[in-house]
Amino acid sequence: MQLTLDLDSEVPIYQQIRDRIVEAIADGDLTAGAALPSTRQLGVDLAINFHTVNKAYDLLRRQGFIRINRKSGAVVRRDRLSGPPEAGFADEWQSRLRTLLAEAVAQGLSPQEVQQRAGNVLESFATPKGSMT
Amino acid sequence: MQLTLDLDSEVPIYQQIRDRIVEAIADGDLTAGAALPSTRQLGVDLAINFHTVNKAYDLLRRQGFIRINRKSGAVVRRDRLSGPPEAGFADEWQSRLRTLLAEAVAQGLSPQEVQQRAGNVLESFATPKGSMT
DNA sequence: GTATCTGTTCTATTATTTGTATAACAGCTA
DNA sequence: TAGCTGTTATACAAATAATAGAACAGATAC
Repeated sequence: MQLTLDLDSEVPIYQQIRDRIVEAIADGDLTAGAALPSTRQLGVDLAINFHTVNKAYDLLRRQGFIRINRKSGAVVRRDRLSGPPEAGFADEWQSRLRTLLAEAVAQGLSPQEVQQRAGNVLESFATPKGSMT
Repeated sequence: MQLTLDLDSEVPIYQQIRDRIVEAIADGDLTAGAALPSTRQLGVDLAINFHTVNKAYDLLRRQGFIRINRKSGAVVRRDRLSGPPEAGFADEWQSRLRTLLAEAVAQGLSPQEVQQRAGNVLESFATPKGSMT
């Protein structure tokens, strides 16, 4: 959990934390059952208030990425590829995908270029950690 | 310019306007040189304040999608596929793409499924308006 | 048991963002 | 001239973001 933040970004801190953890799950750096740092500990590490971390964790919980027990703390709920997505997730997600891809096409990137970039990103997710020799 | 808004959405109104217009450009519904409605007129049509429309237009202008003259009003700056993107756009965009794709993969969608959906969206952009028979 | 760490909840404050509102000015056009 | 336009300024209410302090209860380590 290195997790670098950009305090000057327009993106809220709790959203950045949420995004980095989601990416870590997709990358395979965080697998099912992996424990996240406590909110207070991560707050100290990132030099931010633990309430902000708590907000990020609560968001991840509501979106189905982690489970939070008073006992074991925050734990990654499900490994990638090992179950169907949350109900109603796909539609809302594809709507956001459409907006994001439209932005690139409207800026002048060719659909081929966009598809290439998406493929590269997905490949980086599918590739296990230390498997490039 | 039908442009449907969801006033109950978490997404700010000015952001929704911006997103719909960007999608219209990618779809080919708005081509280079096309004039957008005046801020006051669109405000009336959408039953919102014209300052909110102005904020959306100003955002589109700063992001390079439109030009605004006191004379001709808001005009689409560049058609899709007809020029290089704004400087520094690709990097920041790919970062957001990575976050969005990670979300789908972490939710359990297979990379193949994700790539398929991205391909479908891009295909809908590449396909001219009334070309499905 | 005691101490510590944890998640959880509550209240509070400050700053920023969002959306609306009114007004005024300047330029273009019918 | 009258009307529409973009632009700018100010103001306000509501919501959001981030911080802060305090307290409670359950789990864990000594």
